[in-house]
Amino acid sequence: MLAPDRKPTIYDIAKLSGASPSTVSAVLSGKGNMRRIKQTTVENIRKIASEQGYAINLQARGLRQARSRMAGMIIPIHDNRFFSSLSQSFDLIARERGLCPVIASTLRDPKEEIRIVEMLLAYAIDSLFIVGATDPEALARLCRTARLPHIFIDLPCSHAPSVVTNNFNGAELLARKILAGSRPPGGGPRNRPYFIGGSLTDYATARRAAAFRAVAEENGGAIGEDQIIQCGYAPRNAAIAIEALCQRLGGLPAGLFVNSITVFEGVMSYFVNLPAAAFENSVIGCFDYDPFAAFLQFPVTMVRQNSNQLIEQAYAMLDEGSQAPRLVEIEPDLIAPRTIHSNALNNLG
Amino acid sequence: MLAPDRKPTIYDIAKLSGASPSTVSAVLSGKGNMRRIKQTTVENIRKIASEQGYAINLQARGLRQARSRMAGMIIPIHDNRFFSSLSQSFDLIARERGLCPVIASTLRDPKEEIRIVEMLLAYAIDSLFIVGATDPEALARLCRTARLPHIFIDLPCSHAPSVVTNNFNGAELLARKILAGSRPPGGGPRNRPYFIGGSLTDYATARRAAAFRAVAEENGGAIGEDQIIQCGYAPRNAAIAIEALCQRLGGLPAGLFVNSITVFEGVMSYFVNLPAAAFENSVIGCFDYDPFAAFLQFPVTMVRQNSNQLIEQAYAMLDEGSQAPRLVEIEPDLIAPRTIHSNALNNLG
DNA sequence: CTTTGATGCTCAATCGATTGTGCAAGTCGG
DNA sequence: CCGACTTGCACAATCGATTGAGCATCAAAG
Repeated sequence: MLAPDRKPTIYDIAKLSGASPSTVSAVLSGKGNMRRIKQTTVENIRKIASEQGYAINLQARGLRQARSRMAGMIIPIHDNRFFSSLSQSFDLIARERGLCPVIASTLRDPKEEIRIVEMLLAYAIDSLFIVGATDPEALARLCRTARLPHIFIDLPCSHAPSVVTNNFNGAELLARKILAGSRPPGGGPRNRPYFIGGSLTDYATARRAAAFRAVAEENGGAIGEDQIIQCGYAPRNAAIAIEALCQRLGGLPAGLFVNSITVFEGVMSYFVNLPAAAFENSVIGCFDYDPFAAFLQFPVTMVRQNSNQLIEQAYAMLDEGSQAPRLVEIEPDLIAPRTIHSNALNNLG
Repeated sequence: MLAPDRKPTIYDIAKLSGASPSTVSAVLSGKGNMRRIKQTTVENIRKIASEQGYAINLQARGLRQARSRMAGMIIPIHDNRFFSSLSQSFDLIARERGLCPVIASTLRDPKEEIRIVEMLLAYAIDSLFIVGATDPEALARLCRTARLPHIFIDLPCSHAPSVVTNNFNGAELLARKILAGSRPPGGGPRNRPYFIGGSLTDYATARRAAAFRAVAEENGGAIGEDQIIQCGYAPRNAAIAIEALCQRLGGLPAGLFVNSITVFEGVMSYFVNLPAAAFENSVIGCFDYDPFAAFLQFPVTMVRQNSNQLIEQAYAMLDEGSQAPRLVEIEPDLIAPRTIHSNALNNLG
């Protein structure tokens, strides 16, 4: 019998079956045919392996093969609807392919990003998806010198394959919804649309703001600098910014384009102090999705990024095998509001 | 020079520095003192290693040491506020400890649970957190025979260390809020509180329902079987169940204890069709948290599980090193509603 | 009877680190 | 000057699988 406290290896199975370790290895890794192992030998080895509860040591295999069958992904944070939904798709597809998913969060810290990628490299991961990188170039360099296939997601890198949401198109659709519902231009500043959240140095925010500006201009009148409020993503700062805006305008603007769900959370924490009537002449939209944000006391049109398609596309690009820079954009979905208010309107229509 | 397309190993560094591989290994893994390596040798090796861009091969180290420095966790799904928040804490603490976090989702499929744990075992993970297991006993058996330290989270196992939310206490607090605000017992069935969602065969649901029942009974009158509606967790089924209930009662019940955020989502999809007045005599609470659910048109008291404490406790239990069965309960937090309605009331108070 | 080719396996090197053991050189006390 | 330590390192086995090469055996072809 085996030492009772040690996991069986191919050597143990070899001894028990009378075959050599290389035969056992070939059988248990499914290469029986390639190595012309007799069917009865295969069955015998399989039987003994399963009796002994044999399980392969993937570190040993990985060492020999100089790969690990692990697929890596780094994301800014887990605790976020969009990113966790990317994680879900990434995880499922990885395991479908027999890979072990490894996801780590960077908290948007460039140094931490590098450290994490270095750790994943040390484990010899086979591929890396980089979501929402803060320093894409540095990461791309790291992966390139390690010959690690990598795809950027959500935030592109000009030196590697990238797949991102079509922020421009999504924002254009959302802006049109907002502009269509709000009062015509002219009159005071309250009659103008505002864009709130993020920073124009962010890729996604810049694209969305560009679309917002384009739609506003095609609807009459240029956009003033004050109409794009870059207050970052923190709910607290967003709350301060929206309060300042409403104070200045003497009420809500005719249209409000909220740039992310966390910004919207901050906006809401100010809105709860307003009377219901305050929202009557405002159209609000958010470039992000939360099922409950669709249940508020006023209608909110939302944009939902297609996380599953983003990941599927990224895997497809991995399969193509080229690390040539290119950018694929995935269309997001516009989610209609479904508050009582909106339903009432729909019933009238 | 080295072959340009191969990562340097300790053998390369050994050759370049004139030292032996074992010395290089000792230096680069920080064991220079234990092995009495001269300071100048240490510095020389460090310099050469960094010049050559040496990075350790963790699969090789793991093979030799029969461990991987990877920490595993399985969760039902990534795309969920509670679980992704557990992931966040798990990830950060793992990396603080120099471990590589590996998180995989099971979709609550018992077979998949087993397969995933077997995969993680094959990678020789050092520890495993098992969140929301569907078949705790089977998983515990698997881990025990592999001598893998493991902790159950959220859903306990009677044969292993477990850390769960104090569902009873949390539900008791929430039920009291609901019962305190609703009309006194007696009168029609609309005057009674209802519990909706989940299934009593679930550990958490059973504990919460028990607390609900206890509070209801201490507030007068026993609870009828129809007051605990086990409709599972799917929003769709919850929507059907709440509609049936409201039809039967001729309106909303005086108190509604919603057992999870997905159930609440289903409930909301029915509620949006009701006039605002429908909620006036109802007190609603939910055992789960979503920031936007707190912004609805009626006040909702929520319970938020303390995900960070759950994970910290689990790591602490790992450190203790014992696999003796025990159950630690973490108190959840009651989150006060913050709708316009509630603020208005607060302003009056 | 010899050659050829398939069949069915075994041998041994290898992946890159870790670690128990051993050994030379230098120091120190007596 | 001798033994006993200490210092500073090198040797070689080892972890568990993979894989190129090679070696019998046997049947069929010539």
